[in-house]
Amino acid sequence: MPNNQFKRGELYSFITGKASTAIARRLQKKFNAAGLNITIEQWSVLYHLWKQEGISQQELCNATFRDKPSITRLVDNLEKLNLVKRVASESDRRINMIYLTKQAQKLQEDTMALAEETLNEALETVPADKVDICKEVLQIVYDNLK
Amino acid sequence: MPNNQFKRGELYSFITGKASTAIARRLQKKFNAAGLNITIEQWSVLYHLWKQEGISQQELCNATFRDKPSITRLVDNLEKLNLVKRVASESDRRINMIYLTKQAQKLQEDTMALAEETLNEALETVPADKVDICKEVLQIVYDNLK
DNA sequence: TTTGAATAGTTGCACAAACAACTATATGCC
DNA sequence: GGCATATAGTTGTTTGTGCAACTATTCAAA
Repeated sequence: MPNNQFKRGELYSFITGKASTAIARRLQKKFNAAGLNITIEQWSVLYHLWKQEGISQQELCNATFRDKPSITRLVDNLEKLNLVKRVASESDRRINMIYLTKQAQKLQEDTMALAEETLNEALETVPADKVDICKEVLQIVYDNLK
Repeated sequence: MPNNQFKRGELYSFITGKASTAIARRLQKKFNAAGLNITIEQWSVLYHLWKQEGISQQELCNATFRDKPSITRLVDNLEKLNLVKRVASESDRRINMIYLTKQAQKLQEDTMALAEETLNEALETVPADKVDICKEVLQIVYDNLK
C-alpha cells in the first residue's frame, strides 16, 4: 500500500478541502466588501472567459470541472447580471457561444487583484519551494482521479 | 510580496479546490456503488461523531468548519435517515447533544475503508515526503485564514 | 432581581452541485 | 433520403452553503 500513512484528522482535511474552502470564503468576503456583486463560482466562469471568450458552454464545463446543468445555471445568472450573453453559433445551432459584456471586462482587473491578495494571505509564511511541491501534489491528485 | 509567484492556472486551482473536489466526488461514487445512502457532507458529520458522540451542534460546527444553519440541516437529514438523534441537554436546555444510532455505528468501518481507498488512489505515485509537505502547507493555509 | 448581552439553535432566502430525464440539432451509416 | 446515435443544452428534484433574522435559554452586572 503506497500511501496508507493517513492519520485521521489529515484524512478528513484532504477529503473536505478545508484549505480551499477557507480560501474561497476569504475571497468571497473580499468581493462583497468591494461591492462586487458576484459569487466565487460566477467568477470562476468569468476567469476562463477572460482568457478566451466566445467558447461554448461545453467548453466551460471542461474548463471549470463542472457538469452541464451547473454551467447552464451559472450562465443564466451571469446573464441576469448582464455580465455575459449567449450567442447561438451559426455553424452549429446546438451551441451557445458565450461572450463577455463590457461590464464583465471591467471586473477582471479588480477581481484578479483580490484573488492574488487572498492567495498571498493564505500562503504567507509558506516557503516558495513548499508551495511548489503542494501545487504539484494537488495536480497529480487531480490527474489520478479525473 | 512573499508568494506572488502565481501563474494563472495555478491560482485558479488553489481557489476552486479542484483536487479536493475530485476526491470528494470519487468517494461519493464509492458510497453510491456500495449502496451506502449518505452524502459526503453527512459522512463528515458522522466522522466526528464516531470520534466522540454526545457533542453539541455548536461543537459540530467547529469540528466540521460549517456554520450553524448548515449543521442544523445536516442533523435534520441524518435524523430522517435514522443515523443520529438529538437529545436535549439537562444542564443547558439550549443545547442538543447529538448521538449515533446503532445503524450509524455500523457504517463506520465500511465508509472509513472506502475513504482510505480513495485517498490511496488519489495519492498513488506521489512520494510520501511530498504528501507530508502538501498536508503541512494546506494546514498553514487553513490556520492563516480561519 | 431584573434587565441586557451572549449563546444555541432554527427558519427563510438565494445560489450552487449532482443526477436523471428531457428537447433540439447534427452526424454517420444503410 | 431516412433512421439511429451522439452531442449541446435545459429543466426538475434533492441536498448543501452562506447570510440575515429570528426564538429560547443562560449569564452577568447594576
